[in-house]
Amino acid sequence: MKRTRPLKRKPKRSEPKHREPEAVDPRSIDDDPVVQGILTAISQKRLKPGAKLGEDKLAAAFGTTRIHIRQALSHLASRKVVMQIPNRGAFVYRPSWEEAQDIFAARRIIETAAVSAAVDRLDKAGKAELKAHMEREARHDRNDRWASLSLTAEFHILVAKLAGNRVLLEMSRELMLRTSLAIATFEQPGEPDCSPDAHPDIGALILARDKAGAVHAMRHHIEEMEQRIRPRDGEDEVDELTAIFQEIGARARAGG
Amino acid sequence: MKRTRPLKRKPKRSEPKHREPEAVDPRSIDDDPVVQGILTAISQKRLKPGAKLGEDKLAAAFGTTRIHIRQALSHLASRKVVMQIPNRGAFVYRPSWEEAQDIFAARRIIETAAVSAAVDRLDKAGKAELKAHMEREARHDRNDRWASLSLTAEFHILVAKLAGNRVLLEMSRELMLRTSLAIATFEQPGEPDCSPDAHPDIGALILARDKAGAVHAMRHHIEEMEQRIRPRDGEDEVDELTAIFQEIGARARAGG
DNA sequence: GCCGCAAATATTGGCGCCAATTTTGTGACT
DNA sequence: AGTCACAAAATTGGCGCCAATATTTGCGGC
Repeated sequence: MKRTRPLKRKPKRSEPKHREPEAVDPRSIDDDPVVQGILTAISQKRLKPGAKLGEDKLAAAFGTTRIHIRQALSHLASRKVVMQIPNRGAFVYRPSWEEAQDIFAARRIIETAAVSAAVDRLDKAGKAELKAHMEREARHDRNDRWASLSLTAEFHILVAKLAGNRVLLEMSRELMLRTSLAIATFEQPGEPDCSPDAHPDIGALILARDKAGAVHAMRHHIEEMEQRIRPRDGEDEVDELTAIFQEIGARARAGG
Repeated sequence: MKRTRPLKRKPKRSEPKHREPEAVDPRSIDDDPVVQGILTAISQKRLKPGAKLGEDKLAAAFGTTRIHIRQALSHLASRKVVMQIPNRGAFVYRPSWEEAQDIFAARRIIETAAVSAAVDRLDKAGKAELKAHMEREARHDRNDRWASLSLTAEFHILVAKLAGNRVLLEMSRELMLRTSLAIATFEQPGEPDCSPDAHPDIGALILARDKAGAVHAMRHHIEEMEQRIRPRDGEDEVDELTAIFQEIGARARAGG
């Protein structure tokens, strides 16, 4: 790479004409099974915020090598889904209380705009998709917690899809995930992420092309979600085991 | 990690109590000099969409090893600033025409919301920051193209900052960069990214707490930007060098 | 002289190994 | 008994090497 000779009439390579990268396999790292696995595990709340994601463990679990794991974790860290700390490892991202509020505020902005656009450009195919989803959500098994979580997330994604803006769709996906983390971090135990009745209402309003109504319903729905979380004061530093053992101790004292 | 033995009274390690990763150096990969270098090179349009980012070249240029380059490129690929193609390498991302339009639409949504929030929560410090930036932008050297580009980008970032939502700020940063790429891909040569007079107007309206006016001005400003780009039909496949040499040939014919 | 095929070259991808750092466990000392 | 210091183990970080793939160059045939 060093240009020792100042001039050379015939350079070995005449201005390397790198071909433009059109028409090539656009497969992204998002399709990586490790990324997908961690993502669904998080959105289904099988991985809690703060959980350690050891490279060797994951490599063994996914039956692959540490390099793929590193790539996947780096990608997820770029998307703020995991947090990487030098020489310490990767952890499921745990948003701060302020960040959680910012996430909900961003969703309010983006998803109301998405609903509005979805109503504007709703067509035959869109109506069909929406109806199909609403039916699936109506008759799903409410006892299957993991399926429920997946379905409720899919509704919001579907609305973003109907808006017809891929950039907005990516942002919605990212915000959905970060919402999962925010809720998992600050939720009161036992409550669902979405109130179960809100989605049919919003869907019906979209199908009726009631733009103002649908936007209002979506905003209300998100505000309702936001009101379900509460800041945990001070307790942040206490690690999970302490809380567990405190509870066990209290139960033991009460029971005997 | 295989649990061959069903029960073990004293496991070698008693439930590894990994400490929660609080209070640790939150330095991100965004601070990496390679990432920053490529980012500023792109936002200053010294790197054009489609440009090849060879790992060895970059490693030599930045005086580091290939591993750091790979990490930086992976991160930038996660943020859709570069495009990585297996076994081909990394290229500066070139958005499609549809994606470019989606980016502007997303900016319309997010930045109007940001302006609105900025007006709402404008305080003494915010006013000072805004005034300071407007002065800098007013008396900057208009012939220094690179400084101009940096300053105009900073205005939009500042507005997002004043909105007080970090998530929205990140999104704005990302959209700014992708706008640079969209404009660089589809611009008519020679035109600036932002119309030079729009920023003082918007800034003044924010300072006057005229929310509706500021929002309208920002929306208009972004729409104006959007109208400066045009789809290029067919020409996409033509090699850059071909275009350059065609121009040189035409100039030679005209000159002699 | 031009096109197609094949060797050569350059570039990226991946694995193993070892260094650096952190975390855990043990023991001595106050 | 508690705390500090030190050593051992585990985990992440990084470098060099080699394989896999793409691109360029060179050659021969048409």
